[in-house]
Amino acid sequence: MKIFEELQARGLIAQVTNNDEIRDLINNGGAKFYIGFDPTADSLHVGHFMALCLMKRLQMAGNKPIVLIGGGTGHIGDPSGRTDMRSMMTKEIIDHNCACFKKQMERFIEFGENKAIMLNNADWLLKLNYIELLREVGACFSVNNMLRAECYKQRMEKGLSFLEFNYMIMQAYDFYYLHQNHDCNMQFGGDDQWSNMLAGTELIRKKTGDDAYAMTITLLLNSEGKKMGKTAKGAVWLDPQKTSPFEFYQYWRNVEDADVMKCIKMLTFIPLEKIQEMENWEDSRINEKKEILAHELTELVHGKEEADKAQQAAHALFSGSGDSENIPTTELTSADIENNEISIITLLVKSGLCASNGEAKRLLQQGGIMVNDEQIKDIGKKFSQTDLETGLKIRKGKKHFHKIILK
RNA sequence: GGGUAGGUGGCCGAGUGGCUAAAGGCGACAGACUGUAAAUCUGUUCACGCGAGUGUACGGUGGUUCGAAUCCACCCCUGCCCA
Repeated sequence: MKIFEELQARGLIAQVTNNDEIRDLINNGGAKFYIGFDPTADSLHVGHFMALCLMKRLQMAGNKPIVLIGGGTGHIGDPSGRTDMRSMMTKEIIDHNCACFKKQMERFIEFGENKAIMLNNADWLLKLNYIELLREVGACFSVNNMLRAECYKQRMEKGLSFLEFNYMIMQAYDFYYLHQNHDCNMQFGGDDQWSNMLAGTELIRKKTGDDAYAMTITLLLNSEGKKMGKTAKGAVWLDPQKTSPFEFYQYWRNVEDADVMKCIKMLTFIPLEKIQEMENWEDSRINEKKEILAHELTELVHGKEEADKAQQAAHALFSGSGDSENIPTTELTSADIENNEISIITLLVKSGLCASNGEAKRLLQQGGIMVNDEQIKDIGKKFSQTDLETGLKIRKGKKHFHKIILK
């Protein structure tokens, strides 16, 4: 099975401009393609991860990837599919985020001669001259058509600034620039990028008469139609400082039944034959699928060692076997202890399990807190220094565990 | 520039002088049931305090009032219509 067919089988392809041409191009390793990443935060998230995996798959099939960091487009902010305006970032933040992206990406993609290259559109966008640009590319765009673009639909009700309206033109210009200077003939991106990507292929056609292609990746939605990779607290990050490997593992271990197979197909590198086989696993084996999913992804992002640790910790906590050494831990020092004791409420807040004393009290009163497998309902409960030295295992609800040790 | 409708807790949205820490919904958290799933039911959901209570909060700054999310002035922001 060739790469295009594999991507299709995994459900990764959402839309393509020219099905047959793209298939031939990537199956024969003839594509020099780019994916853009705007530095909207100081870490990559699951959406980026999917794009990077796609890059890797295509690279393995002999195609040449260009990673484009949006140091320039980050100054504008992509309004596609959003209901609200992005807050503007300062140049310093953008630069910082770009540096963070770069570091993380090097784990996934091989850069170097005849391998992938990384570019930053700040290098050409920031020095554009307004009038020149208007004459050179502005003339190629029809405002009438732009206003009809799907990606602006929600914004037509809530308002769209001229700044953001120009995002599409900048992205189109990137594609054109890469086509002219780096022989780039294809662009990939999330499905929400479709309008922007089409703008690029059209600009290239108008300016040069050349054909360029675009393909979008299916957005990873759960069975309720919501974007996956998001929690109430925000995105699931790839940076272990922001989302620990254990939390990362748990996120995927807890996906809904209805979504497991989709995630396995779209996110892992497990061969399709094996996936086919897993389709038939039912009942208790559904949990086995979830473990495989969680372990695979944690391994891809954080390495095998971290994935094993996360899995062991999960086993220790949920099935009572295995090593509990690797669960999230807070270290306290003697400075945190007063009169040789510390209250349960302080512990809950210090460990980050609760945001405030009030929340800690509520949880205790509702019976949601266990310490060393014993339910605590007394909000005045205190632990002695000796308790701490032995180590405390706090459990909040069913799924949140935390260890406290004294340093 | 003119007209007009708005800006309320994580989000949506009610509230038009004291009974309002602010209805209702969503989300989130906990409990029950389960498979670390879904669905369902119950409770909770600004901070501090064991509590009575205190503090902070309805775009911003001032003002009126014993008392303001609610009235007044100015300012900022957004939608729509006209130019």
